[in-house]
Amino acid sequence: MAIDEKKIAESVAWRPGGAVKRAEQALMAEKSRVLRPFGLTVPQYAAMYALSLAPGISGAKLARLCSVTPQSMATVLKTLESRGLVERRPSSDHAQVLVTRLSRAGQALLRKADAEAVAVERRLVDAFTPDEIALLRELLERAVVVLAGTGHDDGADSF
Amino acid sequence: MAIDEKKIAESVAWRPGGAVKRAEQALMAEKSRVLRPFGLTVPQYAAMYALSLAPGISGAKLARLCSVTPQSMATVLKTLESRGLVERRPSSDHAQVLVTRLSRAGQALLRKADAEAVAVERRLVDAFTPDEIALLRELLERAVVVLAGTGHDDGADSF
DNA sequence: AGGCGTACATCAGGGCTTTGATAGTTCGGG
DNA sequence: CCCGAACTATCAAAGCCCTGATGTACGCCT
Repeated sequence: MAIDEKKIAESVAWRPGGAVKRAEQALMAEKSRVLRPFGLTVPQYAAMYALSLAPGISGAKLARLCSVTPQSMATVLKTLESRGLVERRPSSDHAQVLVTRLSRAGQALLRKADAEAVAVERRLVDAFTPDEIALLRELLERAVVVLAGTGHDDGADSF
Repeated sequence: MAIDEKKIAESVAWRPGGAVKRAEQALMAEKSRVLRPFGLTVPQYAAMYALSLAPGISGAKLARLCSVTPQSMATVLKTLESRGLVERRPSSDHAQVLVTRLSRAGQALLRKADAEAVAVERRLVDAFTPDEIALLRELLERAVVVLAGTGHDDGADSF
């Protein structure tokens, strides 16, 4: 067997998209690993982290900060709320929005989990020179612009 | 309102992980968009593409090629099979493995879908110089090594 | 004041992904 | 010869994520 497995693997992997995918996967895997002891998933951690920076934000805004849809954020928040890590209550001035904040337990858990999560990013950053990190970020941002700017014509960049 | 929204957004986005995540997301979103008319999701397309390069491969190997778990690949293949795009039959020499190949309809659909998918990657590649692409790939691969090489000690690299 | 556009939350449905566990197959060493 | 290691497929349970569609609340503009 093994038709040409090596060759095939290369054919599949050569696309830039594959490299991005694998990097994202590796990142998620590693973060999941360090977050698991706290019973948190990566999206849950991300939501709590954003929430620590912007207490009382609406679910929709939180979703935008975390780059997910409001629906995804809703499910994440629902589980977090069921565990008592966040609290949601109707806003006083906007009957429609639910004000969300970390509970005390949530803050305490986040503090510990954040240390681990930051350590992962740090391991990553430390493996490169500052120039390389800046370059990587710049290239990725450019890729986002190219990809997002095609097709539905958001404009915003041209001119 | 808008506590410091700008600032917050930056705080969330500064981490290298965020850049990778957004790039991957933009890529997925754009690929999904061009694949939608064919009724294919990105994982489905990826599986069919790999299958076109390695006809009759086992589900487990296919999963490895696509960088997903065998379970994920199983669900993908199940839907593809239910649509008659792939065919699975027990192997003659390995009673356990299911030999999977594209059906004629699958081949035809892949040919059309692939053109669109390749065009997306091409738009991406064309936005950079060859040097930049190579650099991006190199940096990402290095990130994968750093992240994957920590914690569970696969070894394999350190002499 | 009434209407329209914007924003928020949520329901419904389809898919992907992961961890954990079960079970049959193949092959090689003891 | 039998057993264990490696591989394959699959079930089950939890979550996440997306598209599409509803219903409601706010604010501005006419």
